[in-house]
Amino acid sequence: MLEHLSKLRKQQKWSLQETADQLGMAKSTYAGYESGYREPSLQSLSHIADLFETTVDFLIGRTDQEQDYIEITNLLEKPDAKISIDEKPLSADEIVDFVAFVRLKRSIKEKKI
Amino acid sequence: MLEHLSKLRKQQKWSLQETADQLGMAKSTYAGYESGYREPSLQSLSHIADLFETTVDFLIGRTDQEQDYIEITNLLEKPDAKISIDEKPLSADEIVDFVAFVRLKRSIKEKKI
DNA sequence: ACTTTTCGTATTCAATTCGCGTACCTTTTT
DNA sequence: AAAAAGGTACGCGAATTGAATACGAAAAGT
Repeated sequence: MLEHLSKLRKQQKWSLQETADQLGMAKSTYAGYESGYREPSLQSLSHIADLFETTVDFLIGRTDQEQDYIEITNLLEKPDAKISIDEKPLSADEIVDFVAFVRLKRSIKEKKI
Repeated sequence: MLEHLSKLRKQQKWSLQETADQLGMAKSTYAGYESGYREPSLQSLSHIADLFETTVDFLIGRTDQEQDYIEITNLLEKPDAKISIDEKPLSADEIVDFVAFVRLKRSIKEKKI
C-alpha cells in the first residue's frame, strides 16, 4: 500500500518534514506511511491525495491513473477504455480522430491557420 | 465518510450478512462501516470498492463519480473538466462536438446512413 | 396464529494499531 | 569542523479495530 507516496514527494522535491508540515502531522507519522510502517486514517489519506493532487485509488495502488481527470492524448499510447460514449468505450481510432479534430478546431480558433 | 455504502448495498439488495460474507468479515464489522461507527482498513476498503465495482474515492466521498471510467454524455449536463487534450480541458462546445462526431462516425460504420 | 429465522442496531472486550516524541546516524550546509 | 537538515527506527500512552454477543423488529415458515 502507498508505494507511490515516496515517488510523489520526491517529484515535488519535498522533505519528509516539509510534507508532514503541510499535512499538519509529525514527521515520524508521515514517514511511517511512506515506509509502510503505518496506514493513515481515511481522512489523512484524503488530505494526502489533495496535497499531491491525485486520487486515493492511485495512492493505494488500486489504479495506475494518477490524476482524477483524463488527458486524452495519454490514451493514444495505451487506450484503456477509460472513457465511453453512449455506454460504448471509445476505440483507439475514435480517440485519434477526435484529438486531431480538436487540435484543428483550436488552431483555427486561435487564427494560427 | 462512506456515506454511499448503505445505498450501494441496497441497490444490490444485499443484507448486511450477505455483504459481510462476500467480504469475508463479520456482520458487525461491516455494519460498523455503514453506520460510520468504524473505519475499514485500506485493504478492506479496497475489497469493498471491488465488490461494488466503484472507486475508493467515491466510497469516501472524495468524488461523486461512481465508476472509474467516464461516460462522456454525462458531461453534457455538467461539464466537469474531467477530460483534457494537450493539457487543456475540453470546453462544453468541444464535448458536444465530440459526442456528435463519434455518434456520426459510429452510425456510418454501422451503415445506418 | 405461533414459531423460527433473518434483519439491523448497539455494546462489550481483547488485541491491534495509531500518532507522536525521541533518539540516532548520514548527508548537506554554513 | 560545527551546525542544520534529512531519513530511519523504536517506545509509549491513547485510541481504534474486529469479532462476538445480545436485543427488538420484521419477514418467512409451519
